[in-house]
Amino acid sequence: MAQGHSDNLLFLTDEQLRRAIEAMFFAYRGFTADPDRILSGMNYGRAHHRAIHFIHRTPGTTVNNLLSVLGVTKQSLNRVLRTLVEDGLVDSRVGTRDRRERHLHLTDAGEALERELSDAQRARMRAAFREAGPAAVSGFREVLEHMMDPELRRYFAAVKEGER
Amino acid sequence: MAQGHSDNLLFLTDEQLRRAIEAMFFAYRGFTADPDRILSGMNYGRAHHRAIHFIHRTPGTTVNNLLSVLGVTKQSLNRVLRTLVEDGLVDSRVGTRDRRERHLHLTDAGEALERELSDAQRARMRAAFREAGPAAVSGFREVLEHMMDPELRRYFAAVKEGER
DNA sequence: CAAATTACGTCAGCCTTGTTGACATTCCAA
DNA sequence: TTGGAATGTCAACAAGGCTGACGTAATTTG
Repeated sequence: MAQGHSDNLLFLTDEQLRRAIEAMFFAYRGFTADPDRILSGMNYGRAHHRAIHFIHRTPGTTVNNLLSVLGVTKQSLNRVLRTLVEDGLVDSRVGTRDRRERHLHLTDAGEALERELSDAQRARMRAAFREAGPAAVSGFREVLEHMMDPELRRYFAAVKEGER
Repeated sequence: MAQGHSDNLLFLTDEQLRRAIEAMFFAYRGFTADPDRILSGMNYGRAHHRAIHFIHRTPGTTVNNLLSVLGVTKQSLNRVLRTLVEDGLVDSRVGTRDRRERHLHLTDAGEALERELSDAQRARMRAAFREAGPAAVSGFREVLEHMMDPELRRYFAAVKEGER
């Protein structure tokens, strides 16, 4: 069965793969365009968006957790978190079990911004999905998952399991 | 028929769309990981990779053309192009028809680096495609295309036409 | 032909977001 | 109890975006 796939994929030439690479590049630009527009002019950037997104997804997460998901250094993340805390979008609470840790939550204002960003991004995603059709959507998700680094893919799959 | 799609997509909840957003984020990290690794330590970054990629794709392209495809300012692109020309990876030739223009080509060394970067990126893409299967691949490309900004999508589609 | 426009390059300065290095605090285990 | 490991913060730097201003050459237009 895996062999059958390989056979079919002989028709994917290097040129077609290059096209797919460009499609990924252009699509990612579209993917980030709406949040970028919202954030520009309010002193925030993509890094803030990512932090806000993942704090929303896993409330109470620690800085270290966030670090490994975002794939940046703690110093880099810290700068972003500091401004978000200062501006009252994120609440950073000293851990009770381990007081070295900081547990992160979105404030009401943080949730509001998260929703604004997420609404815009989901709207584009939903439109693309609607135009492409349901079969395309599942293929899309399948390929994306296989393009991730194995470690991140495990994390991603783990979240999926947890949701059921 | 479009209505039929909409009906099916009612099952795509906001939560599922958020998952797709994360998948896109993680997958893009994988997508750029290999070229990033190759380029780190040789004074180049993603910006150089993009320039090299598109000069390879459209040899003889002008600075202005490249600008609109990459979506950056000329000052930003110029910094990148200058180092590439200085290092002998890109050749910048004064236009013959319009001598204000500079036509960009990869040198042999530039083509060699392009191949190295492209090989790595295509290998990952090919592996993901093989694991996901042919049906998933066409869905993937379909969705990506619909996620682009309309202008870029027209450009993308135009290249496709030109290739037949 | 003169003037406006276009294409490109460059300088200066700023912002975001990545990096390393140094350091304080807290916890845990020898 | 003390030394090491883990967590998080501060400082400084680099890459690569951005805007604004300007210069130069070539082309187009009135």
